[in-house]
Amino acid sequence: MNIGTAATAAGLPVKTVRYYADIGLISPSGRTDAGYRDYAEDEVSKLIFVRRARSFGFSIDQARELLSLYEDRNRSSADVKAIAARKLEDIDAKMSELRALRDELAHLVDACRGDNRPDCPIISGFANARKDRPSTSG
Amino acid sequence: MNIGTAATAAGLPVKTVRYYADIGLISPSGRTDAGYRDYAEDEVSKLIFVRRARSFGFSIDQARELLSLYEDRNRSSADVKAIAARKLEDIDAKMSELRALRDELAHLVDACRGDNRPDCPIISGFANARKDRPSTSG
DNA sequence: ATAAAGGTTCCAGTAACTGGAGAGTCAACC
DNA sequence: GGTTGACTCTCCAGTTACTGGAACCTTTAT
Repeated sequence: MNIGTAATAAGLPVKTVRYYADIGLISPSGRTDAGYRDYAEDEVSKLIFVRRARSFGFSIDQARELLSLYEDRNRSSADVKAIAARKLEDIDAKMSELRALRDELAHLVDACRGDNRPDCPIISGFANARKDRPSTSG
Repeated sequence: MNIGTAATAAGLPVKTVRYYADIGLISPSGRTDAGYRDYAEDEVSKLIFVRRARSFGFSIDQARELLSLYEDRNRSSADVKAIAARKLEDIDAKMSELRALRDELAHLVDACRGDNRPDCPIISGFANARKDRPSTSG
């Protein structure tokens, strides 16, 4: 399929898909006679996966590492399992951070009456914000 | 408190905190005689909040909008509530995307035996990846 | 007094896109 | 078969959000 179709299917801008091909992250399986990039279903799945990973702050290099699980199907599965497990921890950490962010905002929405009364107690939502480690997962 | 203390408390690099001050996202309440930035607890809370927001792909401008809820305590709370509610939807969407990503990886970890058997069924994890909307929340 | 640690500004570089020019390709319609 | 319009190509410049480093100043500990 053409890049536009693949991009739409993956929920990414065409520009980004082309960029991912340029940097060798996800390359189309082939080209048409006219030189159009030709994407397979498989690659669309990878694009979706990368979009998700990226949208949670995983770097391109981390995404590449995650994708390598997919690519290097010949590496030992113990190896795969170890890498994936490590990433899972990263994701779980992100999960609880996201929940914290959500709670802060939910508190805000909840605490504000929605009428025109000013001085909405947002500050307490912030004040309750716990300090967590940054996601310097490498 | 000094920038280093604030940065550590917020889980951000000093450079980033300085950058946030430069672009007027979160400015320190004052300066010492020597010209050192002086941060209050309040600002550390904001830094934490922004760190979280950023780590989930919210742009600086979106973070600014979220912070404005905090800053503009005099705006009508109906207004505040509307903005926050919209952001909450964004976060909920991110939440389910993150869960999807997690599930894909968990499936992988689970399905791989952890022994040296190659050809770990990662592909199915990817193939199951559902297409979702990108987070073009604006 | 002096060294180490941490602060300042400024400027250049990086990561990951993003927009636009200029040109070729494809599907549809007259 | 010609034309229109949407889509694609490459290349290159610009943007966002940092990030590293130089050159210099301040604070703290010895």
